Amino acid sequence: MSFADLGLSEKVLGAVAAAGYDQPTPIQSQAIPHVLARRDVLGIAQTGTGKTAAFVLPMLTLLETGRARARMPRTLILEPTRELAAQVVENFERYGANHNLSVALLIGGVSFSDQDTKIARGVDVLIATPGRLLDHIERGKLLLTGVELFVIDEADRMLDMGFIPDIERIAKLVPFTRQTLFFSATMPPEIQRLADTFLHNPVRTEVARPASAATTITQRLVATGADGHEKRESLRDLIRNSADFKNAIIFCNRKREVAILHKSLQKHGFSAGALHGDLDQRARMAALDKFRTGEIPLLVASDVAARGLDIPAVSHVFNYDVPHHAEDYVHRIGRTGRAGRTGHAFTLIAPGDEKSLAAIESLIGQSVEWQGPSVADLPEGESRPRSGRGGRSARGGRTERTGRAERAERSEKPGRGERSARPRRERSPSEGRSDPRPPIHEEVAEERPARVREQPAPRAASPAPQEPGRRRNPRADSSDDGRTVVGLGDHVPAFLARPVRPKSSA
DNA sequence: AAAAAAG
Repeated sequence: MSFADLGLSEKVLGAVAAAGYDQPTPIQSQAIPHVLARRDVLGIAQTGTGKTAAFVLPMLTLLETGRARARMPRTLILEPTRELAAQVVENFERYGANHNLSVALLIGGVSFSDQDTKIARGVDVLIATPGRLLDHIERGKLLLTGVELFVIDEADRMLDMGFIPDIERIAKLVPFTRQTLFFSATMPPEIQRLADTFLHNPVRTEVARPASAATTITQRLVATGADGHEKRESLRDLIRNSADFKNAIIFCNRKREVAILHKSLQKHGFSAGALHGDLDQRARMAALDKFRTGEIPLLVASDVAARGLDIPAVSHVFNYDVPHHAEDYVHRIGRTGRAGRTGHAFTLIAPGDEKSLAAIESLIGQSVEWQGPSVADLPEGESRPRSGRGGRSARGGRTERTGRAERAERSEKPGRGERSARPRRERSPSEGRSDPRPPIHEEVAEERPARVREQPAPRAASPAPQEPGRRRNPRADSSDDGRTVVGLGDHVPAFLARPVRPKSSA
């Protein structure tokens, strides 16, 4: 199966090939012909399965006929967050390179008038977050009566974020006769109800998660005190002592905590960026960009970064806070270990986190190993947040808490002192990187179709080894590591495929 | 309990 078999136009096929892809992912091969046949589609797919290209590519083909009218976009795509919306624009730019379509991005936090100027001229594709879209509509600057195709992406996340009433309002403004594509990672009853009202006789496509999705994410728990100083110290130790460290996203539960931790890390000489919803849009984009390009190896973030973002494969995820909702844990750690690569996820567990931890272990259907002693194993008094144990805090010191397992793991590594300057060094690819993998900016990104193989592979092997997608300049790389990644390579941990046990709500 | 999205 190749893209050429799906009925896409020459222009689209050209752009896809130029981007370095020839093999569609399952969701792409399933959905694209139906979209082209003007059917409604209900797509159940996680991010990273190639979902975005599954609607972008056929939309480009369909849009080749017809023309946009002023203030009446021809197609509308709704996304839950600004960053996701911006990513879809990037997809249109990449695959629409041979087209002359006008694409507008309507998100909050940026100039209203620039957006207005653009839609006044008429756009083929409107990509929006609900709030700003409704803002334009209420001001009478935008009509949805010309929308031929309507995409609702990440529906379950829209639900989580309370966008459903907005989505329903918007859907009423779009002609009944439009074509609708509806994507969601999960189908809770509320989402099913929504799908039933929005879709007309839809084709249902559900991507089978790769059977071979052996978990490539190493998950570990690390006991720490509840006190902020102590947690930050534990985190710094973790970063310094992480094996195979290249870059990391550090998740906090609160925006305030993101800011505090970000400052603290910088004070301690780490090169870090911050990302949360209270930062202005420019700062958000800048932080994400610097992290993507590898300019900054650490990104401290709220859950705005937990799902769907097209962030290059990261070697580590650190949960500075245990997420409130167990599903967030799965999304967070899913930022690493992508495309069959190895990833590491560490979660700091402080006294009081036991309940959240239990919920996570119940959701993923496995218990997570401790690195070092568990909170419960700590000697009396040590688990108290303010018990004054200087142990771990003492620089370079080692205490009971730095237990056997951890000690064993560390014994083969350079001492702490030697690595303490590591954060600054991460930026130089030539320094201390014996890692054979390509530089960060060439790491795999999600939401992309399978990549064309660069070098003629031996004819013998049945499915040609697919290299994970690269951000830019596919030709630059000749070091094929031989890893087989079929389709758009996003790794889905095996536990995701298992049904969730309904117990443990308590 | 929190974050996100409209300002």
